[in-house]
Amino acid sequence: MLALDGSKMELSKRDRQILQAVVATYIQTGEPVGSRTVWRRYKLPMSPATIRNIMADLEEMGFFFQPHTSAGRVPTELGLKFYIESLLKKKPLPSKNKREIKENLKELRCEYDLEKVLQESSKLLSQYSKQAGIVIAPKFSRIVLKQIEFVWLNRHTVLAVIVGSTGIVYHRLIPNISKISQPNLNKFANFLNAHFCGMTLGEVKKRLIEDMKKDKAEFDAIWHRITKFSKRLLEPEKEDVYIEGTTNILNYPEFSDIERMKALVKAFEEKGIITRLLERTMEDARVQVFIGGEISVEGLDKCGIIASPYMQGDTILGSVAVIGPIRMNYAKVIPLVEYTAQVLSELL
Amino acid sequence: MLALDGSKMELSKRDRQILQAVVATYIQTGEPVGSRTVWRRYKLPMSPATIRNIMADLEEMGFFFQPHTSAGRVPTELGLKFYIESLLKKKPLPSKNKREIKENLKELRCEYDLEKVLQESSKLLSQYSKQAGIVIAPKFSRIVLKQIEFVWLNRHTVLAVIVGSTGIVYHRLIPNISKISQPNLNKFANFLNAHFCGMTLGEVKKRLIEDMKKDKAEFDAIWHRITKFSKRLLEPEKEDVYIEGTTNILNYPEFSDIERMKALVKAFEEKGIITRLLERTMEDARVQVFIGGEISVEGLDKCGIIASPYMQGDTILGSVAVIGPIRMNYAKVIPLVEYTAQVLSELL
DNA sequence: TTTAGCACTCCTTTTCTCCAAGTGCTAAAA
DNA sequence: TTTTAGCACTTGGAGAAAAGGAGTGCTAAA
Repeated sequence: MLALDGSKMELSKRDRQILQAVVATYIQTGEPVGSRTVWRRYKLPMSPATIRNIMADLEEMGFFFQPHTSAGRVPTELGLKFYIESLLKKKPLPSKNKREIKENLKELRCEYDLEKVLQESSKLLSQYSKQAGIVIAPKFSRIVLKQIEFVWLNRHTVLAVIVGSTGIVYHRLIPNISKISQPNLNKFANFLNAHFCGMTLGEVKKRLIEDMKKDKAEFDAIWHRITKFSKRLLEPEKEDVYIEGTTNILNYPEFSDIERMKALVKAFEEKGIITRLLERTMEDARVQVFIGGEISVEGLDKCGIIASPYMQGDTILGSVAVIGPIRMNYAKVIPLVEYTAQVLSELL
Repeated sequence: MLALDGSKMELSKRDRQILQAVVATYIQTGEPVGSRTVWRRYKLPMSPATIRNIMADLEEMGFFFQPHTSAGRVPTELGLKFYIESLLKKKPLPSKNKREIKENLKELRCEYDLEKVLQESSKLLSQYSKQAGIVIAPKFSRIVLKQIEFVWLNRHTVLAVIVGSTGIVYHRLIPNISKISQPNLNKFANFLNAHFCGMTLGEVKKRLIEDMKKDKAEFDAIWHRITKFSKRLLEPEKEDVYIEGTTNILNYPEFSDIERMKALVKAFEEKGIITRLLERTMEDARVQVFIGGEISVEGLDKCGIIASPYMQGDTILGSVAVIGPIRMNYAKVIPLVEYTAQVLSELL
């Protein structure tokens, strides 16, 4: 974790002004920023020499670093973090964009599966941010059960259909099950629907196993056989993740190095990496920003991530995010991610 | 299409020998091949000068081209195609690999959804070929109907579950449906199961609409309301495609050019491109090879594709493929693709 | 018809030079 | 004491020039 608080106090108004100017310029240009440039762009009431001195001080404090002696300054991760947390003036998302996002998602929500909505969300995120948009589908165990049905497919296999209250539908094939009559299966389905509807699938799994242990008497041989497959039934499969617009990032010059580009593409190809990465953001119901080394994923070390969970009521279901170069336009993208998460939450 | 037949006749045995040697060397090294190199590697019973002359002839015929006057020769697409079709000695897949593929897929087939099998197939293809493995999921309309069920989710929405004979499961949310009682829905499901089981979903769709027109009398008001949603029910959604190992290709030096790499990654990101591309291969039940310009997809113009459909009985369901650099090891990869398609067909 | 020899071509790599941007330091000004 | 102007110095990058090497095509001899 980057320790900000210590240094924050020591910064004078002018220091912050220069920090702000340098970081903002760097975000725009992607190149080391010199004192003269800052002086010209911001028409600050001091000479380049003064700015140079301040920059040297800020470098000492760890906010900047110099690629080489005679180059301008590049903000360090600490510098960027401080900028994002203390100096950033967010630009609210234009209401035109807000409208587009809302209408787009609302329509899909009414017409189709939740999956379409999530996919479209990631597309919209990538389009508006011109970077990569990511949506993590609701975690299986956090889905609230709405309905469950069983169908025999053949002598050995039962198909279970689990419907979540968000409209998400899962199916599970349960093979090698000894014969249970369809009426009994229906009874079991009714039992589950009656007792567990409204709970999360995680709870259902736990409770189901507990209940069966407790009320052994009540559950006859048939129910017993069913336990075996209850576990399988509620086994989470791979978490789904929708990623769109990865190629947008490739256009930024910081990835025009072949090796770095390869590493980036690799990171995106293995979706598990992304899922695990965003799992972290699902603890806290606010927008979160990770940059560079904090991400600790090879290939993404020159990237920034803006992520926000989306919820159903009070429980966090999944997460939306934008990944871009570390010098992305946080002022614009943070509100975008925030709003998208909000709309998604409203639709659930 | 590349016209091979004309030139094929004119080639002497020695010409073919040189063609073979140059192409094989190029496939290994990826670099222009000179006369001396060929002479050394293959210990041919003639001098480099003779080889040079033959190479010049072959260049005239369009099999080679020279990046510049003082470089070796690179096979043209025509040259490669000729090599693949007439000179290639396929290396059968080692039986160890065969066993691994078969067992791996068989196990998943028994345990899980078809989707897992398809995904694993593409993983295996990519692993063994060290290139990108692709599997196109069965086309919705070609799936043979096994069973269909309906469940009311709420006042307005019906969930339809369609099970194909391959074990593939689809679900469709059908919104904005006027109230039909569950028993009537069940009647409808029974009707569908009784009449259409064993047909492909494409046929089912056609027949269903025809039948309803013909036997208007039989179908009362309820059935009529159902027609509306039958269409929606049998609407194919986006075709699924599994792509694995795209980053493998990036390691080949021919893609170390930044722009080319970007184009390649872009082509892979948009899965629709790949699907459309492989649709072509689903006409003919044999392994097919496309190279370079034939592919006519931006970004894939330096690539080769080896594709083979997989079938259920006599009908082609989908397609498996490997995409790699145009100079890939066709002798090894063709048998790999062939075998994977075969195993997949056996499992269906 | 084949082969050895050789001049020639053109790409690639390395080296060198030059230039611009930017710094840190020093001394003068406010 | 703080700020500013001036200046020498550093460094990476662009571009030119040079060196090196792989391979060709042609010619003349075998």
